[in-house]
Amino acid sequence: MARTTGSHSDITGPRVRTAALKLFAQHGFAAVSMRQIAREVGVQAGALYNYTPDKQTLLFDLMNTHMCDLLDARRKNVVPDSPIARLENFTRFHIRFHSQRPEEVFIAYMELRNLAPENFEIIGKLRREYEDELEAILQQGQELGDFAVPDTKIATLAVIAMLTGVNTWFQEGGRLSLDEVEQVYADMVRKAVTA
Amino acid sequence: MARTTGSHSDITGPRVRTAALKLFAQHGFAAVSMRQIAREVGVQAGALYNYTPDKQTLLFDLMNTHMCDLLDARRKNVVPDSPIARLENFTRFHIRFHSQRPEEVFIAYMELRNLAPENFEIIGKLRREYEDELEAILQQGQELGDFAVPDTKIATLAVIAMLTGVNTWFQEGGRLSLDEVEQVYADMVRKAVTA
DNA sequence: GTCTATAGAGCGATAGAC
DNA sequence: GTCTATCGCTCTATAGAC
Repeated sequence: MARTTGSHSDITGPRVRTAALKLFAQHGFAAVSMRQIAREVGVQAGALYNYTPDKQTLLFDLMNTHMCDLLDARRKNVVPDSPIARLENFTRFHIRFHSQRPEEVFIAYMELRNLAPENFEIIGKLRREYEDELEAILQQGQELGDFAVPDTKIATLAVIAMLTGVNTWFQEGGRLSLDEVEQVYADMVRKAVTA
Repeated sequence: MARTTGSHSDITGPRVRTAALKLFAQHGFAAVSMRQIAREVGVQAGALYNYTPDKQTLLFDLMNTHMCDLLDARRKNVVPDSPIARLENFTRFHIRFHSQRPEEVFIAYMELRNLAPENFEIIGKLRREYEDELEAILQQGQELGDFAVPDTKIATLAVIAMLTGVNTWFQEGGRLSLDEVEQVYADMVRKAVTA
């Protein structure tokens, strides 16, 4: 818990981020004070400013790290050739990745409006980069005649909204395993876009 | 704009709700102060307490009214017989209703965690009542062999997440008309759940 | 790197005059 | 029903001691 004094830079830094992540996800950015974060970490409020210039930057760093992690993981993913296989691969990747970090995902979707304009633009760009991954798959399938999608942009947003919705109810150890959930969604998504 | 004094109960009441709706949707419940709402209405902060006992109740009233409007509109809706027609009817109803009140929808989805526990329970119940409408359709179609849905509860949540996602990008007067958007989604939803 | 202390501002809600 | 004024509290961020 709380210590009186000392030097703990390498430990405290990650702890500040973890505490902020948890509290922002739980109560929302605007409802969480720097004092609450400090209490969770076990330091005084002033000490937080050794790790972030301000509260806004702390929020941005959490969201930015999350989006970069997402794009990195996607790039490391081995992608199959056929559109149908690529679509299932994307579906499973999205559900698995997002279900593993519910707090980051929740913040990334709920706190966009609390970003300063310049930060909002950066996060928006990263998000569009991710959406383009799916849209490229739908376009390929459309060209090859495997898919029947009148508007790839709308279909992209529809599929991502559906997949991200998993996070609102999925619990590890619940009625369905993660793999079963992936299967159910992979089937629905494939059927929704195939010819 | 601002007046000096007087009696305006019947005008001010709705104006308080409208102002709160707009500001909560724009900045989030926690980030909006009673003084901001009062400024938007054109009264002093203290006057707001003639129309709501506190800020929390103001939020709850907005969300509760929205959910009751939704269920009322659904009840007035004439529902066809066959599962496939009922599903298209639901899809179009959902998109049309929600696209007409983006602020209410945004608040109803984003501010759940800012509800007091007893209020949270009430709104959750109303939401489940609405979800049950769709689940009943999927169950009927499943029994008649029109649909192939391994888990009607999950399919329900998946479809609703997909449909509500329309609100994040749809703009009246944009590239697609509302009716075209309804058609695109009705096709995707039907294909996703049919056998 | 963390502490204590604090500046300067804003908050929700209430009291009492009109 | 609205105003002004205010209570008691919390907020972000900074300054300076250790």
